[in-house]
Amino acid sequence: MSTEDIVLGVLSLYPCSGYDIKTEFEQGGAGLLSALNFGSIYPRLRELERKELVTTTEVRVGDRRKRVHELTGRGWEELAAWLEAPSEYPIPMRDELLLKMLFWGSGRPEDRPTLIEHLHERRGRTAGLLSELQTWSTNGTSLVDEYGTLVFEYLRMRLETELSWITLAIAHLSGPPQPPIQDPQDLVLQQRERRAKALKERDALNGAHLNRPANTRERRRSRRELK
Amino acid sequence: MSTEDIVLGVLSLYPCSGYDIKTEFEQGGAGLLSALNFGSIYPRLRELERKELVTTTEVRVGDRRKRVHELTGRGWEELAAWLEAPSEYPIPMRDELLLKMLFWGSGRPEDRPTLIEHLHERRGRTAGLLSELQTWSTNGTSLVDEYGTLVFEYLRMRLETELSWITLAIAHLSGPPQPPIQDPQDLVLQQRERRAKALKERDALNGAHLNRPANTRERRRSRRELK
DNA sequence: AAAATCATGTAAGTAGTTACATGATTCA
DNA sequence: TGAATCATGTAACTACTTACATGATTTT
Repeated sequence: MSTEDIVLGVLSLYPCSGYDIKTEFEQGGAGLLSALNFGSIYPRLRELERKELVTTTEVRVGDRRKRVHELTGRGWEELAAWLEAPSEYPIPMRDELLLKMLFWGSGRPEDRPTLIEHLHERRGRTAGLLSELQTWSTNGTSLVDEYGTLVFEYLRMRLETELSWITLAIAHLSGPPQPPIQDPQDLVLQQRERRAKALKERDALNGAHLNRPANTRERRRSRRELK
Repeated sequence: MSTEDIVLGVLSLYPCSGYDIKTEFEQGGAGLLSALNFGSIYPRLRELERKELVTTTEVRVGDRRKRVHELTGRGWEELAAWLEAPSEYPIPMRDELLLKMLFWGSGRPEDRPTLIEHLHERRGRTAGLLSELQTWSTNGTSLVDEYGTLVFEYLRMRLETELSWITLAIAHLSGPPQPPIQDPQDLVLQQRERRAKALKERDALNGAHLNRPANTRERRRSRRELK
């Protein structure tokens, strides 16, 4: 999924400037699927121009200059070729919260409230996106063709499923802790022992009275300073 | 979401080598959420060692040497701090196929069969993952605690939702083309005209008899050669 | 005996992000 | 008049991927 192909895609919707491309990704639904910033857009547009996949026209809208880009014949062909080619499957998901959950039991044993907070936070963001989604498809300005409609439907279903899961997860975590479903090597027990031992050794070295276990805020600050 | 934090997370599950970390991501469910390769793992482990967040022990399992890493007290604290900190929301999704769909109407007007093929391909991959998922949570070897169970449930729900959507999308695309839901500037019409014009000009320049519109396979090859 | 796997690492290349620089125009 | 927005671009930095290099061990 190269930046150039995406730029060609946006230009296929309507001829526009680098700035417009950025706007399209910030305010339109495309931003949910991919992201572009100026540092990528302008050099890519130059390159596309060099390859003669786009042409550039300096125009003035009122008093503002603007470099408007349009696809050439070869640009349209390149776009069509990209669309036809197989796509990357969207794995890994790069979902930080889900990943953290895999380590939650070892990293913050017993701390369910913080995870529940994280899930509330996530629910807020997801619900926000869901309502923005309705806006985009009925704002009266952007183009929504039948393919776009299907994409919106995908996003809607996915966000709603996520909301359901969050509700379920919060409900589960609000109940009593459950034993592992599968733990053939008794890792959970070992984790707690390894952790307790490592923390104890650390305290012993530093002198427990001088350097008590840092509270949350201090620990968070110290993360930055490590770098 | 730094690589280092993820490495700490894996080490919290059980002390292991760089090679083991890679294996964990290739074969376990963690690979769905994030990815790591040797080029990142080994330098990160070195750095973590330098910062005294992990310790390293050279061990021999049978005749093989192995550098096994374990978290220090500060390592456990760093992990806990990461888990506690707010997480990146998983946007943009970097979903190439969905993104292509936004450009499908302009890039490959009328070509519904190819998009349907893409969706079939995607259905296969998603269905495959779904069945692998059942395997992981019941393979009798990996640790699945209650947090892991919730993650698996998320993945299951999400993949199933995706399958439903694909079915719906294929059904839709197998029917007759639908007009845009929203197209205030008549962009769809303009797209076709712009495209036809650009391709015509191109043919005119190259001489239509010498350089006929390339067929699909030739076009795909030419993509590579452009680079 | 060859192929696959285990195991650790480095170096080069690629791509992306962030910060910086500039300047006009419009709005409050 | 000052802040926000429109608009284009460069340079440095960062992170990640890919390829390479090496060698032991295990399996076929």
